[in-house]
Amino acid sequence: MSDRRIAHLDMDAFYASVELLRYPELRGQPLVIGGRSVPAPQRQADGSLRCARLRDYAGRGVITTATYEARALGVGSAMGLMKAAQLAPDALLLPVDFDAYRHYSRLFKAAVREIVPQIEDRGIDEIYLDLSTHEEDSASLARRLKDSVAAATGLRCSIAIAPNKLLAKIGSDLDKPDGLTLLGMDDLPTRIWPLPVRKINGIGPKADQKLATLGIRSIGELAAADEHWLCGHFGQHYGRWLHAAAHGLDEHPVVTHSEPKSVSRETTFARDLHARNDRTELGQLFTALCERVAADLVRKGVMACTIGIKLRYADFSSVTRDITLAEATTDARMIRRAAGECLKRVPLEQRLRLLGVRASHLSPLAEPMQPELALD
DNA sequence: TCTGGGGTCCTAGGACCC
DNA sequence: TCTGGGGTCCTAGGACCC
Repeated sequence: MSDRRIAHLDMDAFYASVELLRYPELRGQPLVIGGRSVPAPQRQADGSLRCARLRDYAGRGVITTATYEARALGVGSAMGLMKAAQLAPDALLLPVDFDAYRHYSRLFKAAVREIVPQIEDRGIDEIYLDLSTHEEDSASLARRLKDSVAAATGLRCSIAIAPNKLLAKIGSDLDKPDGLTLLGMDDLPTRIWPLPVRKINGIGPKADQKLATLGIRSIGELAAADEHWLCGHFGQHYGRWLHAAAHGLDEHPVVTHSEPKSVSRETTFARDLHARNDRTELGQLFTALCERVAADLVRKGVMACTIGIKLRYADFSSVTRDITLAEATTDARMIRRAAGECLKRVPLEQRLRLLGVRASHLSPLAEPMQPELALD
């Protein structure tokens, strides 16, 4: 696997940017997307737009996307809306519209496929590409991809091209928004090592915190750490990976096809519920979740052998239970029965904040009329 | 002022089999 | 009459990502 050229393409402030296509007059203002039951903007008789503000919001929910103007006020993705309202009370607040984002996601991916047919999907707003077999030089290829995405969607993205996925991912974040970054191994000391370790995809809040207590904050400091010492603190597997990542090493291929491993639905209640006092309401929600999981399985053409539940308590601690069935199913009542068995094995004294149902150990849904599959 | 919903991957112990 | 090591499956929890 020598001399690869890998691109990472990431849409800029994706959800918010899609909303700005609809409401161009909001451009330039701090704007966040998120929350539950946020009113959609209303067009007034005089043509002006009436839009909710963060200060008007009460209840649970987090920010899914913030524009760069909003980020400048200290709010960002995954932040609770009530906290965000403290920091930026006047920021505009729009509800999430997944259908619209999925539409633009398909558009930008189709535009990219016209140039590079094989893409690895990394969710709704980012992809990896393997450009190794392309003749064109990296700068003009990246330029062409960006122009093509902009022409198809009216949206901007950031692209990096690097020797592997790890560096491409870090790179696409270096010059956001509207970035075009080319990285080689010789850029490591100057462009990568000064960055905080958190910029490495796979180092999250916990590892970041632990590294900090060990005196390691930058990727360069991580690169300078002894591999065996890292393994001592983080285990063989993660220790070795940390060491390699800090040296910009990553051999993961771009994967253009994968089968789903699990299907799940969960919901956080508007208020915490009690298993006994709110039994009816919980039972209905539980059944509805099972029905949605069943429908998702059929839609994806798979059946599940293992059914599980997830509970989050009022104190935010959570538990999971699962059970493996004698045979795979897509049936909502079977799922509900199995999930009900799981529920019996869980403590229910504390109030509940979230309930989820999960199906895993998936296998292709057998086509009923295929004789060769029906044998034996 | 508490922190969404959809996923993947890893770890670790115990059961069970050879 | 007490004892091994490997492999796989099941279950629970947790880190991490978008």
